[in-house]
Amino acid sequence: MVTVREEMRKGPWTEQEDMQLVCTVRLFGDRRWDFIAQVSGLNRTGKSCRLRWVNYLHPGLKHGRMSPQEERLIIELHARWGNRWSRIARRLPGRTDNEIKNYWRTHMRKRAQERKMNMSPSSSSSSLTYQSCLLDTSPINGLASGDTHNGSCATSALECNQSVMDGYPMDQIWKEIEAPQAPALLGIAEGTEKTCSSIPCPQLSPAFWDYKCPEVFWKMEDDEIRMWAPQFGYGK
DNA sequence: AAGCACCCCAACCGCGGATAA
DNA sequence: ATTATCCGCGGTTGGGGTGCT
Repeated sequence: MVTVREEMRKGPWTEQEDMQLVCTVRLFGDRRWDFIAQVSGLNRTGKSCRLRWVNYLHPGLKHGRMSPQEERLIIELHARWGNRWSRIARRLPGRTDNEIKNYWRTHMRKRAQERKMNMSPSSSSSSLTYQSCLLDTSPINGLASGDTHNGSCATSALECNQSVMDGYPMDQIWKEIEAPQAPALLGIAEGTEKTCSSIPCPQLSPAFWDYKCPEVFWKMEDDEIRMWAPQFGYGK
């Protein structure tokens, strides 16, 4: 009957997969990833879907270089919390743990090494971790108290970064995601065949519409719809 | 212009914690 | 109270892009 488990797809996501995922998440919210994976028709694990959403497709994400503020904040928080990337990410709106982690690895490690080189090689502490390097030298300390005021880009990291996105292949999708209308809901209400109106919704698996779709949908209403509906102007 | 080395980032993996059954 | 399933986190890796020789 149902061929249980074809092999799951791995590797880079295609634009179409992205759109399918976006569509499904718009309909069902960003919880229950296994369900989303199943229903979306993507031959991916829930885990993979979640990761893609969280790290790339989530509408709130910023893409582009870290601003000086963000950089300093990362340094400070990392000094305080260590590799608690998700925790650090919560303090940096629009940035993901993955992004911060990558950023740290590349930029900060390098910088720490540079500092290490610059510091007198025979200096005391033998355990010269990047933390110690970063912490007890100048520019970082300034931020511990008030991070908002440092540097020239103080207005908002958001603004600083958003402009970097041009030419981004997902531009179209971002625009669609950010549009605050409630197309997905309408799509489902009006006739499920339709694509999710404003987003071209490639093909959700037949399973999607098979999957007691409305039923499931209604089941989530109490808590979950409330969680994500506001962004569609729904459920106020 | 070609080859090489390095950098950056997206994505996977494994594990532990939380929640549901 | 126990077991199963799902979710989220941190670590790691592989591929593409870019700069340098």
